[in-house]
Amino acid sequence: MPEVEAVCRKLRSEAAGSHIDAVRVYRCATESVAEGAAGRKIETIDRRGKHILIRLTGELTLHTHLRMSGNLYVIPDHRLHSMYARVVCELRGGQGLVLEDGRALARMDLVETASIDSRLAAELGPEPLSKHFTLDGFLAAAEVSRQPAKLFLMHQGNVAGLGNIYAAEVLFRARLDPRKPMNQVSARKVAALHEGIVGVLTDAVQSAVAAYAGPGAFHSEENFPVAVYDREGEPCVRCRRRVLRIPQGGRSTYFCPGCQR
DNA sequence: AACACGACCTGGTAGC
DNA sequence: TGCTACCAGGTCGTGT
Repeated sequence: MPEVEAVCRKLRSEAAGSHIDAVRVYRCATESVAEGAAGRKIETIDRRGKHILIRLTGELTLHTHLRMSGNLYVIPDHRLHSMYARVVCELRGGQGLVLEDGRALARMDLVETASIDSRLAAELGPEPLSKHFTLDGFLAAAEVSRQPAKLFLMHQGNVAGLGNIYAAEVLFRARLDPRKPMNQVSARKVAALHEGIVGVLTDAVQSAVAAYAGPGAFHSEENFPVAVYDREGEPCVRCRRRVLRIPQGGRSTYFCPGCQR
């Protein structure tokens, strides 16, 4: 989500208000995206969880998800896109709005604004950095879930926008064992998780925006400092025990068995 | 209902 | 060197 937020902020400054004159679809979208989006104007850019919502005239939305490896950005000349461009929107003035993904897992589709908004409202939990993400609501969801804490955090219906890296970092900040069933986690720890989510994402958005939006910073190294993610075997920064990697839900979870209980 | 697992894709890297 | 196997920031569909 922090990366998606950074993408959205940059797009708002570079693409909002632009007219889409033509669209070329190579992969990751159907031709109907091209037919339906061409000729419309980009009004605003919204984000919900990890979903990017490009609002077009006519109550239509270009619903975009970057998945693992996608990127979405404006280039000065729509003809000069990389070989991994999957969708290119030719903007009036000659720029290009490019959905790029070497792995071709990203998705873009054109939908009615009301329908995507209601769908996402039903599927996604609260925005973690908004007033809708309350401790009471989070406690209530935690009480009734038997899922391991890590999977609970990853589930977009509980809170929108946490991915594998940030879920691990949140658990580390809250000193919680990722395997612990949520309904067995004390209220104090659930509160620590809530605080950890807000803290990690606030910091990560700041890092992502700095890395992504800075002048000429197309691959800045100013990344969010991770304590456990991808640090298997390294000493824990808090207690010096070795960081473990375990499979959960088909992916890797990193945590410290010494101080995450 | 809740969970596990493969599929979707390509590229990088560790290991033989 | 060259091959194979496995891993990767996410989500969805299918099967148990």
